[in-house]
Amino acid sequence: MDRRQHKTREAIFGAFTRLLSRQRLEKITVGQIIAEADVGRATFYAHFETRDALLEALCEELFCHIFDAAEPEGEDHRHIFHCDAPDCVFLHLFRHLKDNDNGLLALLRCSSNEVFLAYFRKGLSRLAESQLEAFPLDRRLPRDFRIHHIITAVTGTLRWWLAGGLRESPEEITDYLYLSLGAEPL
Amino acid sequence: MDRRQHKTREAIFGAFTRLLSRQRLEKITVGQIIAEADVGRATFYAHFETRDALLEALCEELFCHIFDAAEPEGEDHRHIFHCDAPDCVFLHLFRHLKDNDNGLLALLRCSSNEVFLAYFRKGLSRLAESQLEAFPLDRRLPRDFRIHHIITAVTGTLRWWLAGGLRESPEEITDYLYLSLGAEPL
DNA sequence: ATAGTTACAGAACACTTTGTTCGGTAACAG
DNA sequence: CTGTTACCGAACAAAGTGTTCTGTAACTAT
Repeated sequence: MDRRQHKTREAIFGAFTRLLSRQRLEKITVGQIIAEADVGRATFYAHFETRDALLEALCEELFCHIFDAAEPEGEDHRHIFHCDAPDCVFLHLFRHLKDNDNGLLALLRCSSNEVFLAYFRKGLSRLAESQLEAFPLDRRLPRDFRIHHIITAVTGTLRWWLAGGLRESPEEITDYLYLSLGAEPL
Repeated sequence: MDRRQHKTREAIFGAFTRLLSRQRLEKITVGQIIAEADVGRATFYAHFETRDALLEALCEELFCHIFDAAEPEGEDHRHIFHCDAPDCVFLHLFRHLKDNDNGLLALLRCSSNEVFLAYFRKGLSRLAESQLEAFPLDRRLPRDFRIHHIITAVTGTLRWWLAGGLRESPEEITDYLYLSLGAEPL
């Protein structure tokens, strides 16, 4: 890819992320983004159709590689979840978050984190399905309810962790998640 | 209160609710609202500072009386949760929702339901606290984590119910909620 | 009933944001 | 070295925001 294109794209992502950590998503204008990124107006629209498309691309960029890694056939990012034992996938996820890779945390912490949590849920669904048997959820519950409940518990735990300022370690949070799902901590 | 004021307020709330069931919150303009409500522009701004303030007032109007009813000293709306036994508060909540009182359902079902779920969580916190002992959540979990987890489970269950088109009865959903929290259904 | 108050419609207003277009310039690729 | 591509900057129409004004009709109190 053209170096100019890449630089512009990175500048816009960076500017958007920075703005997102300072104010609500709804209040961020294209004018602010191009000022912060120091690119021309026409340039912005050459890269992204709208501000929402930018948000989508950003989420794609950040979440995709995390969740794709949980797939067995994933190779390029396998190292993130190198341990594919069922009992540590979530721990790795929480470690990833606490390490704040790619400024992910700023996005989850920002006031419009619901947008990101929605993407999160989407990415989590396959992961939750593969981990279904790891938790002793009542078999009287429909299968898709159980999957949904695991996703809910993960995002809920994450929400609580963020609200509390990430005081706990990834290991403790993983324990909390397991306990809340009725399983013994690792 | 002046009858004119009340009528205008109702017209705006009605128009907003109707629009909200048809399109995303972000796309709804003040122009659309006043056209649908058939009131003047200046009139709208005499009642609400911004569109977000209108949303806030609407949430207040709709959720407040539901959750206040769970309080023991609530009188005016006591009938909603007339049974204050700990084991049926959530069932009443789900019944209320399925009955679609005040068009609550249209708001929860609309594409911007995260806004409402946020209000929902806020209102649920006191309710969850009073119900803390009803669920066998592991005592190794911090108290506020357990409260948070109950709220998460309720909104998660609700989200699942809505996504599936409310096929299940309020009783079944309550059972699912209890089972997912490790308790026996009533 | 009358007089004073209040809420309303409707229109005009300055302002901000959006998304597009265009000509000129610099960086890129073969 | 040459054609291509991405960029800047400025200008633009269109749409939305929130305010201000005037005249009118509905309300309240005496």
